[in-house]
Amino acid sequence: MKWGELEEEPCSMARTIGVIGDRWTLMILRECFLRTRRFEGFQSSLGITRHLLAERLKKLVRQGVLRRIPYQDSPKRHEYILTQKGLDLYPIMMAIVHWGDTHMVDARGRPLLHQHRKCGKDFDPVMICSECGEPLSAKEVHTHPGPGARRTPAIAAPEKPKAKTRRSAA
Amino acid sequence: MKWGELEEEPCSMARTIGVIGDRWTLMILRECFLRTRRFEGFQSSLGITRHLLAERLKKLVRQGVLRRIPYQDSPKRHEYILTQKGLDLYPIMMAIVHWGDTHMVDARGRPLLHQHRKCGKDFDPVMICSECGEPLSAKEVHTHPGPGARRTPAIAAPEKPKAKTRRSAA
DNA sequence: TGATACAGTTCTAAAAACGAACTGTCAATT
DNA sequence: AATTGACAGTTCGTTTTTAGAACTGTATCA
Repeated sequence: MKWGELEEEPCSMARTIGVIGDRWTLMILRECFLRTRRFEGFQSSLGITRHLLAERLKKLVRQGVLRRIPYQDSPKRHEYILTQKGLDLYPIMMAIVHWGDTHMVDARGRPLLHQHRKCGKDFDPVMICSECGEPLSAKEVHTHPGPGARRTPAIAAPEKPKAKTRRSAA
Repeated sequence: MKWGELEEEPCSMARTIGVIGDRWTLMILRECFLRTRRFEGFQSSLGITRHLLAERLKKLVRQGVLRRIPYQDSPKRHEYILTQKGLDLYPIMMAIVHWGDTHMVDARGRPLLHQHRKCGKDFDPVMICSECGEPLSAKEVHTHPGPGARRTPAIAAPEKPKAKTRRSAA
């Protein structure tokens, strides 16, 4: 499996990772959600090399996650703003931040709080089941192949022909 | 900003990305949630090089995301299972898969469906506010510095002392 | 005139990933 | 007894990516 092919894998996770699954892309996206729009803005707040930044922005535009919009004419200048497809990445970002808040903070506590405008309170994101509204956890979920499946959802998973599981289950 | 330093950034997103923010790590984690536990299992279903796999697994263990547990003695063999910290990554995984299901599927539809054992139905994950229970979207959220903040949540913003770096000096 | 802001591009060195082969233990075959 | 195969890595030479720094080019400001 090469990275260029990731987008075509029959796995929504692999495809998504093909788009946003590298460190800088994720950091760039974080900046987008913090309202950064311009090349210099990304560059100076992230410290990313200009070369990579240009490349990543291009890719994100190609993928329809960002839109490149002119904001002045004289020297042509553009800003990068999230499309709806990009905005839809929000749950991913929030989930990442929340895991960091839970498992990676130092003694000082979380660096950033999130306030929900609607209810006015600082909140944590909670993931629930769309059908019954209960919070989700890995163990309560069973996966099964959907219409776009190929063999396993996975990549290859070669069949073990006989599986004589060594010296047994004790 | 070098990658080794990412974990110390005053930003939960950067820290999390330092742990799980590369393509193979994410794919390995996906396998974990699909119940893969052993080296060969990861290797053959992902097609990752053995070298990288070994490295990533070690890192995940160091970070407390996986635990390495012996399952036989003769030749020492271990399996890798998710710790609670690892299981807590579930919302991230689900968010990623869901975005892929929404924006990256081909005509055949989604490769994998998720059934909630509790209610028995195939579901989508929905992210809500822990305080009021309403679904979240980027625009309804306001961020502000928390106790662990440093200036911006952001990274560094290198000091430009006077910077006559460019085209002159000639 | 000269400096600065902005958005890139180009180039070389360093780091990471790939690919394939190799090591070593043990179980089951031949 | 020797061979094969499963399993879990490690080693090493090659290719690909990234880092880091400088350069290009337009236009405004002082």
